[in-house]
Amino acid sequence: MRHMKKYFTEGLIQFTILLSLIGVRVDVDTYLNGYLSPLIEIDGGPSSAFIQTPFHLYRDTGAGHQVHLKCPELDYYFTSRRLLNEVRALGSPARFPTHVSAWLVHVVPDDGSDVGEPHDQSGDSGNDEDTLLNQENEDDEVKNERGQEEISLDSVSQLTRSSALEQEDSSSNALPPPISGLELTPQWQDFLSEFDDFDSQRISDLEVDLPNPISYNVSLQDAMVTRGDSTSCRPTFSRAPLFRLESTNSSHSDPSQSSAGALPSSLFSLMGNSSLNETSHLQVGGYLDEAVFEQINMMDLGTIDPRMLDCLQGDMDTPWLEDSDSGLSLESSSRSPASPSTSSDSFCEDEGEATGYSSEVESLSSKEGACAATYRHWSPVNLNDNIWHDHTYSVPQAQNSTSTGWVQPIKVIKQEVMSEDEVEPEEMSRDEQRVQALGLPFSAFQIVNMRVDDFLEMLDRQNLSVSEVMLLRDVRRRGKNKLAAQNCRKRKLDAIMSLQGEVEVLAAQREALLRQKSHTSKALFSATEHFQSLSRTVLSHLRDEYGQPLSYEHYALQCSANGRVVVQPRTNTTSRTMTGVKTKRKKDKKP
DNA sequence: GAGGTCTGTCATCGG
DNA sequence: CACCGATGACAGACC
Repeated sequence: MRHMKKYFTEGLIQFTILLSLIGVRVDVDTYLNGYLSPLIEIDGGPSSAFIQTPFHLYRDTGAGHQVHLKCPELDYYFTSRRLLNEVRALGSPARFPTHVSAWLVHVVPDDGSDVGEPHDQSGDSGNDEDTLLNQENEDDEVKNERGQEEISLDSVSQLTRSSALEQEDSSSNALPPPISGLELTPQWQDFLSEFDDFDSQRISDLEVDLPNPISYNVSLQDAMVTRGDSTSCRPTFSRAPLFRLESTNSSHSDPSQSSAGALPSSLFSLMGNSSLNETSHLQVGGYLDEAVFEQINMMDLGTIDPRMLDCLQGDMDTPWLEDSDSGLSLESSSRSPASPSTSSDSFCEDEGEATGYSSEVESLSSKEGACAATYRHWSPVNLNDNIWHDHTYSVPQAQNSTSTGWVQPIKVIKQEVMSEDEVEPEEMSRDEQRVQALGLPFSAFQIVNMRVDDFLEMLDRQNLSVSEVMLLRDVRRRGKNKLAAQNCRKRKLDAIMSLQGEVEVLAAQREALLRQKSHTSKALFSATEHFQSLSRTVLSHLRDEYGQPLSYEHYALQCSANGRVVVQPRTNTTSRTMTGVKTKRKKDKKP
């Protein structure tokens, strides 16, 4: 009986899941009376995330965390955490197998037992076969004891009444066996096997939609090493601890050494294009990759290189997951991991400003010698630091350069800036012309980018009039605002590109879900037809008290929570039929 | 010449 | 309070 209960309960669960997939709300929780309470999550619960996942709702929640709008790294992180939790939630054996199961099936069983694939439907089918055999044996025993194959309507009604009682008290074993197993076991097995086939089809179908599923059995270490060159840049970070170290300590590092050392050639492309690659981060597979690998790392520390673990942990702790105070949250967090408050020698971070114009920064460096005679206290630029701490988007050359050639574009810029002094006055900016008209030994760019203390000191030393001071302040303000506008526009474009990528990913997911829904509907229709056919066959073998076969229009087979299959009158004719039966019985008893 | 894009600038807000 | 960054809005240049 226990096997039958398990057998029909699983069939009922799968049938209920099929109904839920096409939108039919089936409250099996009350029907099962707590037998498998997690099923209540099928409708709107965590396990429904892969049926119809409202990703836009998770965007700002991130497992309860408020994600800063301008910090896609946080969004990325919390989404990874959320998906990881969903993967964890799939550990319940009663859950419907989703495509995430494909990420977990590479667990190698120890001794060939059924430990390896708890969600695999093939394993369940094997159990179902055993259950079916046991069920057959029990039914044969029943048949031998009774010596008859037909069950009278009285026994049917008795089963009908007793089934309700058995739902409340499943321990009661005094009831006769159900009537379902009468020479129909192969058919029922075939019928229920359709669900198994359907499940396997769904899994295979969903695996196709996975961006980068791990369909092969690999070790975690191999998986981490081999997938780092894909779309996501952060695993690449974790693979290069030296790079991360350089990035973290960039405020005090010697860029010349870094350029001459083993700096990865992808440094600038990674740092500069981090937001541009956000579309790739939006891939669900990317989320799952990092989240799953992170979690598996935490579970299996002994088999992983400790350095890799340090890198992984460091990625989770590095400041790029935290929004910076500068407000340049979209890019500054990844470009300048060092805290601005701790780096006073950096040009871009001297004043906590997100200044740009690396080309002009280089020009300052080149002009520094000429200006030092008149303004020695001002050491405006450390070129290398500027490269490392550039908060702006205005260094595309550096971003695309290699480790050996990243200085080359700067030389070109330097040449361009060097020729800036030789350009015609009409080609200079208005502010530049005004500054030159004052006869000051500074360019407008120098005025814009010098430290505020130096700027105020310069205003005091130059014995300028009020109008000239106002002019220089305006020049400085306009220059800084120009840089801010450039950053703002670049940031806006990156956000638009990121959203476009997100739209593409969501559209692909929608198409996959539509295909899944269509496939599910077809399978459900087929299963329903088969179920009806089997029901007709079963009912045709049953006889009422008058020896007439049960009509399919008036009776139906129902699976109870304890695994019994009972014959019940249909709802619309229940009262009439039952009252009719009772009346007949009373009339029969009277004489 | 109209429309779109890019860029600089101003005003404003919040840190 | 001064300064600064971010950003919307506007205008001019350019294609």
